[in-house]
Amino acid sequence: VKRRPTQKDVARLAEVSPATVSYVINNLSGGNIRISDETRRRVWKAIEELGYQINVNARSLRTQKTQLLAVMVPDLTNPFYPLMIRGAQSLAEENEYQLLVYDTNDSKERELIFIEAMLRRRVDGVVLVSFHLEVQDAIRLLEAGIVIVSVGGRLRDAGFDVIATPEREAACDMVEYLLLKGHRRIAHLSGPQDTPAGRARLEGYCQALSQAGIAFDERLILPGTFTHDRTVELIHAFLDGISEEDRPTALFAANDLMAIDAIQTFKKRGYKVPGDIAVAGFDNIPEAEVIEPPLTTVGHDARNMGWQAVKLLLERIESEEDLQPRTVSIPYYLVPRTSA
Amino acid sequence: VKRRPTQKDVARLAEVSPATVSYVINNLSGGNIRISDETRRRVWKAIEELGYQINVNARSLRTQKTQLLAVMVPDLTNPFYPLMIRGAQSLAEENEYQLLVYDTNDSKERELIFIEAMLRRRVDGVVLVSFHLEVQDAIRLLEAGIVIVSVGGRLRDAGFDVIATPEREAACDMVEYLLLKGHRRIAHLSGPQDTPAGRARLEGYCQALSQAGIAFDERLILPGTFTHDRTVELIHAFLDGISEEDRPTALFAANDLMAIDAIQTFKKRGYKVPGDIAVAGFDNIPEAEVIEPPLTTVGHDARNMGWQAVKLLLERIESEEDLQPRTVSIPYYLVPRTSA
DNA sequence: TTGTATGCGTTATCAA
DNA sequence: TTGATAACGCATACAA
Repeated sequence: VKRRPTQKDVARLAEVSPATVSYVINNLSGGNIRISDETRRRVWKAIEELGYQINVNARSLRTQKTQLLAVMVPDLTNPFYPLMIRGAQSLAEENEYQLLVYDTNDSKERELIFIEAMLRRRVDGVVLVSFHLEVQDAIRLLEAGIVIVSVGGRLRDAGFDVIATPEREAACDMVEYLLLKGHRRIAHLSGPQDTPAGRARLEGYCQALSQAGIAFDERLILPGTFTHDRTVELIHAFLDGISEEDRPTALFAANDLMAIDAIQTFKKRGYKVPGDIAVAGFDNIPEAEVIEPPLTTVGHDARNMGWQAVKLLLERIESEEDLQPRTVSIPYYLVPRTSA
Repeated sequence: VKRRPTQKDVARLAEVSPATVSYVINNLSGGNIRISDETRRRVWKAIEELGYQINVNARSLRTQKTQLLAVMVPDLTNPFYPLMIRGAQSLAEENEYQLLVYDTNDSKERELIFIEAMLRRRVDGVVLVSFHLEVQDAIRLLEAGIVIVSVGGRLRDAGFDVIATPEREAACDMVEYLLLKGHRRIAHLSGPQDTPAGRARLEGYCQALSQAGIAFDERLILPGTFTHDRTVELIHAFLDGISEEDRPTALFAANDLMAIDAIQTFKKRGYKVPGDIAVAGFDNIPEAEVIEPPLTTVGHDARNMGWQAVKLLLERIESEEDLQPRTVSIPYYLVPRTSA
């Protein structure tokens, strides 16, 4: 481990001043800086020779820009988020930004830890997929000059950019699809009701039922978590607690992770899917294709969401004036397979 | 967006020198620095009052430590890696390090881009899950004082720490299991042979056959990629090209991603799994449980691998002297399910 | 067309 | 028990 060369070393070797090295590296030419081609060549040669690489850290201190973006997600083991991160990374990389990834494991405490860490780290922007943060928590980032884009609809209307799927409409469409298939008793395995995604999907469910003139039946709502936690038990408890004639003929789960757990549980208990009970999900994660029967679900392009998120961040970071808050709506589509 | 307070501001408010603020923040007390409790109180009060947060960047410049670790993975959409990252993050977080995640999408070019970026970024350590890097590429990091741990066995014996599952033994065990089930014609859907994981799993396959006195048949080796790319076509081509009597009764795939593609393809062509052909995989990703039939596979604890990787990194970063290269072997276990 | 000098926010050395 | 002060490596205003 040897000392790494600095611009000073390069300057010495190229027989120019450190400032000139900086000019060359940043390829300055506009304004009143004009470096001769001859000098540029000498500097680049010295850079090559020494294997000089800029110290991003030192530059950050000076420019007040870290070239660092962060992505906070609630559950990295939900395959939706790795896809999103891929999309985010592809654009970040093109622009020579790096991506900090933080999995909060669905914990409010860790969401707050994340905020503090980013504040200290002086990242340039963050993509928040938050389930628990309050607007005021996010505001702290804005005050510190850290740009935010919120994915998934919690944290709206707080002056930053939002990326969202029209969840309510999508859920409504899916339930209409089930109705079209002739189902009249449709249960809903919901997401947490303190998340906008959870709420919106429930609302869509209600809306479709009401449009079809079907009365809302509270016993058909299973309060889920969006995660693997406790979903299986929840289904068991539900089935144990309902009579055969009251049993729904279809279940709309608020996401695929839970839908898959549901299918597994139904099968384990000897119900045929979709014969005895049809199941539909939301997200179209890779497992949805693989499970038997393949899951009917709502697709939305995770990769695109990540890409768009970074796009909004970069635009805001690079823009001089304050941009108006923007909303990007991600298209969704029904993915009919055999589970419903 | 207002200017953020610095130690100077804190110092002014607390009526002490900036140095003292730094002492208090870093809780210095050993050596010849001894700050009175009264002063400490005043400083903390000022910190609270101003909402001061340290600038990690500036500190990095001074200390030459960024508190940044990076994880490079070949395919974030392989659920194995998100799990590994979770494990890595949990330990990193405890020690107030942040994690940079980089998905190379199995491209050598991007692996090299990653190296360069980390060199410029001055991260303290990297976890490499590399499929393409040469030892010399990694050495560049070491020369720059960046600590490395290599996961998965490529890049061995180059002076840095390694985390690996005994892949050969595990593969051998799995094939022995298939033999025990009475299979005599066992095909292998291999990983790329320029990766150690790919090679080791093939070796294990060969070893088990040879121990059972079964001749190696080259026609039963399908050269796979470890990814979804082209796996389905590969299987189709294989089945098209083989007579019914030559058809194997079992397939050992070098990872679950490919095993699952194989099962899907077999089913699509009307073969019963495991009746007509048994299938076994490697990794025990979440999908393996979900597919029909559930996949018999080899499990190894991805989360633990990530955790161990960061442990090795931190030990090396914090240690004064040069540690000897260490190897952590991750236990594996057969997960018998119904596909084989 | 290039060099000098300063400051970004810390930490660490030395002196008081 | 504390305070001056000098780096860390870079970018930039200003001078030459």
